[in-house]
Amino acid sequence: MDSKVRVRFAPSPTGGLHIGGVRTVLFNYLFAKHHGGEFILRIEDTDQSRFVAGAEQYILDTLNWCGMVPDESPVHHGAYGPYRQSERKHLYKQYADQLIEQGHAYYAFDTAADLEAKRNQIPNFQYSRAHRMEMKNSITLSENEVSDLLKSNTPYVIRIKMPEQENLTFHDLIRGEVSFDTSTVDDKVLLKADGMPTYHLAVVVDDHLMKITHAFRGEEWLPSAPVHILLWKYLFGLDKMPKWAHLPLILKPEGHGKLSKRDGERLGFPVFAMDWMDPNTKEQTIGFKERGFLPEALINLLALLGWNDGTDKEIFSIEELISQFSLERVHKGGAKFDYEKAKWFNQEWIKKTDDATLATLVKPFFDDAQIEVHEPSYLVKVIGLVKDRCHLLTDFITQSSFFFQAPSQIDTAALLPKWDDKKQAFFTALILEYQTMLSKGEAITQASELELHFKNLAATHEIKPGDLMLPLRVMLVGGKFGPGVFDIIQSIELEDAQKRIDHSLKLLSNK
RNA sequence: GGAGCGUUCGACUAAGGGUUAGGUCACCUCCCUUUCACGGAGGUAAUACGGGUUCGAAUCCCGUACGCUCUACCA
Repeated sequence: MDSKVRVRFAPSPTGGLHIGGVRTVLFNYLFAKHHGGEFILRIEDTDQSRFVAGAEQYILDTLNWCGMVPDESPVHHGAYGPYRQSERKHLYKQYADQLIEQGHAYYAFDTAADLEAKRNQIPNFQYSRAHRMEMKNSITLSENEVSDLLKSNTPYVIRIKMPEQENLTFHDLIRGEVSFDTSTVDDKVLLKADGMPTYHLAVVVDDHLMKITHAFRGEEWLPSAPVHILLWKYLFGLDKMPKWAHLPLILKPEGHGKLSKRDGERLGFPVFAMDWMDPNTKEQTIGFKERGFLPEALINLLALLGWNDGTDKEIFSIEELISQFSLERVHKGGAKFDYEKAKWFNQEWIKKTDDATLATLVKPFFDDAQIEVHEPSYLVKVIGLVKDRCHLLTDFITQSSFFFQAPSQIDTAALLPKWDDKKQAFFTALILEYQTMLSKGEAITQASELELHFKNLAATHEIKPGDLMLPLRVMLVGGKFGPGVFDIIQSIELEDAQKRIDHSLKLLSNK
């Protein structure tokens, strides 16, 4: 490697960060760290009309949560700032002017209405070689007319003048040789009437100024790559241009097309990394974080959507990803998002995470659900008991709330068909024995002893223990789920168990 | 319409001239579990289509179909 690898993620702060964006960050980050390079966050806020307050902070928060902290950014500083394009506005015009002087760009004075009319008049109108001579610009106007317009402060944009029939070929790190005929690309606007650059100019100028060595972005940018290649050629030289890689898209689970926020709402899964509330519409969008995903799982599943290490290995830590990642193994085709598989990744990461760490992560969800945890070590113990049956951190609530409070609903309907006086008598005797033990201070505290005691009593009553296990479970947890019943009694302790059985007995005898 | 890119089980993918086309998720069966899971053992299921090249093609070439992206003073 001749120079230090420098990559950038360059989002516009227009809303929540879509997992497609997170994966673009991830591939940038993995590549940079794999090569011992730097990862830069640059905010592309050149469109004031689309600016959304809080979106930049949200992006930073997301990167932070994911553990992909930029080396340089608007808040991490660095030698190549500022890192917001709006603060770099003054830098761009000179390059646009340079292009005009070189004859590679021109002024265009057409109004929005002019363009609108032209588009209505000509199907598939393109501001390009075919039609630029019919428009109001510095190619069709005389020098005097142009300077008069400029002097009178007539609004204008600067457009690139796409060359005629030039074959442009560049090497994409993922796709190999990609070529375009320049005459099929229109004369893109480079500098807008408000003096701000468009993406096309800004990305080239900033990548150059920030010494970016590798530029990765979504596949949707491929068709405008020729514009950027040309700009590099005119402004800084092709030998200075970063290596490009256009990443495959993340697609809808069913049907086709790019995954969108709407798909998540429609199909019931998150698309944004974290919760996002649009400050203008007040619309809330759920995130992977709040849905109960571990950042390690999100990273893992995103990495495997379009990349693999060539083996059957699927569970990777970020460190493993950094050491194994290579662009050569990134796919060309898009990948459909599958929420079931996403949950499987999370489950695997829950199993990998130790109980104490899980406890601190689960605690906020318990707080939200208003489940009081008096003893942190008790939560850790409970987590150990139920973690195998949780796909999401939120599952811990349904899987373990009964360890902290009596169930609010008892599924008596599941018991009633097989309920009889013998069982009623057995459970009545059981709570009586529990009460006796408690009053004597001889309460059993081992799950195995509880089981033995239970079975002995069943034998006395001449009932198969198997016929009693399900009723006992439902009485304790409210339904047909949860870990071993005697582990539960052991955890909630005899007094509480006795109360729950008593309560259920009353419900059953009232039916 | 134009341009570019893509296409292996339902989904994510492995195999890059020679494999009974492998793995994972999902689904189904069985075992374990006196619940639900976890775990274990099996099963269903794919090279878009048509031509070449070759002893041999998922793999190389050509064509077709289909899909996607872009085609804004948005990124």
